[in-house]
Amino acid sequence: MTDKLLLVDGHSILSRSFYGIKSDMTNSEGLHTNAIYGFLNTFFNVFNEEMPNYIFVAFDVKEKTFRHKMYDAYKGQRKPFPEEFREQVPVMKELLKTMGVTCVELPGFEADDIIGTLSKRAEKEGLQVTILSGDRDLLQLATDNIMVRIPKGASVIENYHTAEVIAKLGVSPLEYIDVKALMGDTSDNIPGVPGIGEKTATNLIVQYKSLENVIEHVEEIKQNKIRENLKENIELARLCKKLATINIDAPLTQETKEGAFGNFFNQDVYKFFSKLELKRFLTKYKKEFENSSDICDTKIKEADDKEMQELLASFKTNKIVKKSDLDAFIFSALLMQEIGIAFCEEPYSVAFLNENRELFLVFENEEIKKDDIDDTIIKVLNSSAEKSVNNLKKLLKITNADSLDVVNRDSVYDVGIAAYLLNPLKSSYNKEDLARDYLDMLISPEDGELLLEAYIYLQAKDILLKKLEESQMKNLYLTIEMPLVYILHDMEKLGIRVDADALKEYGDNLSVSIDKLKAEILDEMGADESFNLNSPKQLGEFLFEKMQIPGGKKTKTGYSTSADVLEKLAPDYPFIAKILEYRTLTKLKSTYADGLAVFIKEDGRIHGTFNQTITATGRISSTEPNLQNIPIRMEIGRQLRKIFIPKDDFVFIDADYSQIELRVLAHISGDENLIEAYKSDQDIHKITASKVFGIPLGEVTKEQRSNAKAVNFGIVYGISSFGLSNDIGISRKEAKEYIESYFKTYPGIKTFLDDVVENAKKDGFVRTMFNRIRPIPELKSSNHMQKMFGERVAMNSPIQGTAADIIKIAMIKVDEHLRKNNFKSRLILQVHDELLIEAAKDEAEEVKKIIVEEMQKAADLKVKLEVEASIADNWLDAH
DNA sequence: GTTTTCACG
DNA sequence: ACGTACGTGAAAACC
Repeated sequence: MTDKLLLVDGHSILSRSFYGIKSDMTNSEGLHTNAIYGFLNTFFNVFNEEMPNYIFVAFDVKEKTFRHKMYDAYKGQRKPFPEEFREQVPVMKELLKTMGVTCVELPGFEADDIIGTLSKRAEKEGLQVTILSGDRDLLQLATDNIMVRIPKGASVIENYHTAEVIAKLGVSPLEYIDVKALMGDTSDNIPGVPGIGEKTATNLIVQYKSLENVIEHVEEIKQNKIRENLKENIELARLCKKLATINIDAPLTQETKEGAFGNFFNQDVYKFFSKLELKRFLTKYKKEFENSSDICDTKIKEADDKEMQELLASFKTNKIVKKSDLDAFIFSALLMQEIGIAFCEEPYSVAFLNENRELFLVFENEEIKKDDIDDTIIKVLNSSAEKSVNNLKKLLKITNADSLDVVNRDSVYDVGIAAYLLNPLKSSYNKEDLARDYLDMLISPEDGELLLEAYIYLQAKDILLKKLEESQMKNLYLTIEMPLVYILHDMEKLGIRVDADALKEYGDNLSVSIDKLKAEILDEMGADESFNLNSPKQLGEFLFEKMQIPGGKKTKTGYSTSADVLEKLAPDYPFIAKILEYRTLTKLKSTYADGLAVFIKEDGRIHGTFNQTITATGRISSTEPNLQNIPIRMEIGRQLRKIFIPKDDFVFIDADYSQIELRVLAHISGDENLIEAYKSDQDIHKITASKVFGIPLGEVTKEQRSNAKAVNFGIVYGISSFGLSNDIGISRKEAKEYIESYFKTYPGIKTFLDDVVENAKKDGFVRTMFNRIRPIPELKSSNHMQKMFGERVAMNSPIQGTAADIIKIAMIKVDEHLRKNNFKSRLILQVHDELLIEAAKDEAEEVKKIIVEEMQKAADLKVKLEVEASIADNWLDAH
């Protein structure tokens, strides 16, 4: 078999990937990985097809010598590559080196020249050569032995030998150089002959075979302009040919056989992929890694560190606790200093690892029942040892604990929550993440080796606490987030009662209306049975193509049919108004009527989940189902709230903060005028309108108030004239004037917002009043839009985050007060600025006062925290 | 799995 | 010139 050589044009494949794959792909350190990811995909695809014996990846030495497509023809300057790309180049080279692949660069020569030289040499040596590049320039190198492969789509690659080049370009590979000399190539800074484009150039070369022959026969050219241009630019054309010709004789010392490569799937590469967090990639090639002799066979041994391996080996893993030893173990746990806890639901099992590296594993079996394990876990949690666990709330849930069962709370640490505070932007805080981020340890993302997991949590706890201390968040962690875990658990456990029959009826009524509406709409549109009214794609095409309705706004993939687009059309097309109504009803039906019903448990209640480590700002989120987005704004939707009811002999108390975010803004900005406005105890939006528009308070119209309200909101969101103009339907100029006038009214806010952005740019993060941080990597982005986004985030997060802190504090205070005084009333929901309490009827009035008071006292601000509360027997009436 | 839409604060 | 208001989660369509 003939040996094969693969030559890769490093930069062109990398940059092609960079522009083809979403650029927000980064690892947790913020390193962009999209170009690397794309490169590897292409590389492995081609590698698997070619199975070459030798590989070289060619790079240019300096960016300015690139022959790439980033040449900006208009300005005559090259756009520099963005930082997001450039940072990936050295990493890619390092990775290739780790994979045992040879990278070649040569000062003064481009990657093309290196590829040209190596390919021609190898061809002479009798090898088959494959060139992988994103650039058509390389086509001039194609022969019957040299195939040029250019990736086009996701998995489409165009392949060129001599014949394919002729078929595609009409000329042979070598003739293509002369074509380029005539027509030029802006991306390569080759001017070409004026007035000659691809067509003319190709025709000339087809006829005369070479540039020199064209010059010799120039007088035969019929078209005056082309002939004269050519005659005037003969030397230019010759120079262009030089520029267009890839050097095939560069002084490279490498010999073909030096392109031999090692085993891609070695341990260092595995580590590298883990570091880059190319998860899909890791999984995809996991089998290959596993089959590779270089890799140790057990998961634990994949933990790279030698010391680590010895340590793990030193665990007394034989201590699988038997039923007869269970009490002895629980007793011994009372004497331990530190315990790492890891648990698994299926099969139900738990690992305890102590400071002496003694490991105890408890599994559910014929002898040991679930109750025994539950009991063991709770007893260990109540030991005096410092316990660290990931996702304490889930542990409490699966042990079916009441949070009161845990009395020794100060010694229990949730490492996931600690990691969330240190970086709330991450998508997960599981054992792999913690090991990588805080222990510098790489473990397989696969299954749960409980012992290793317990070790990770045990080790990570002190590191996390130290980091929290360093970033002044230990107090936030210990006095707000950890206590909240138990409260959220109780809320989930208690759940909220739902009138299932009423919900069913609500849904059935919707169905009737939906069917009727749908028939009317399809009839009025003249659409047939196959038309899916739920499909934005079909609807968009129907409205804006078939019906030719003007006003078609595009999204990435097609026409937008969002409510604000349809609302503009509704007055002119009655059926479009009906489509909006149809959307409303189907949303209510599918998401709420049908969606909520499946979550009603046997106790007649919905037990949702509150997530404490999701949001970037410190809010909690709600899932399965989301109880924080139950309709209220529209009448038909808000009726749904009637189905949420208190249990017998209980009522609901709903208490919400009035404009908490704007009050927080008044406090942290310290703006005297806004503080005064709040102190005057009048409608804040009205006052704002009066000041901003310069009219007496009594003369403020509804519209003026509403506009002022929009500006107040806009300020909290990180104001932009575009956003404001969009929101209230005014011109950007007017919006800008509103904002300027607003800043004149409240100069302290302007100063605060400027300062917060400036500091965020300096620090890379912002902070709430209670020291919660939010990193803002977007501020460093070279993408203007991203940077502006970062600035808005810098303005919004301290406000939204402080409000989130405050209601968390309020929850802790309310919960504490209710329990200390043995009230039967309990918190059941939190909706960002609102608390819902299920209160015993005979306690309700008293509890209402307590809640309002505790919520007001939660934070001491320069303005009063107003709380509105009411009592009713369903959620709608209580709100 | 991603995109679009829409419910909430 | 660029093309968005901040923070979420769920359902359905689409690929």
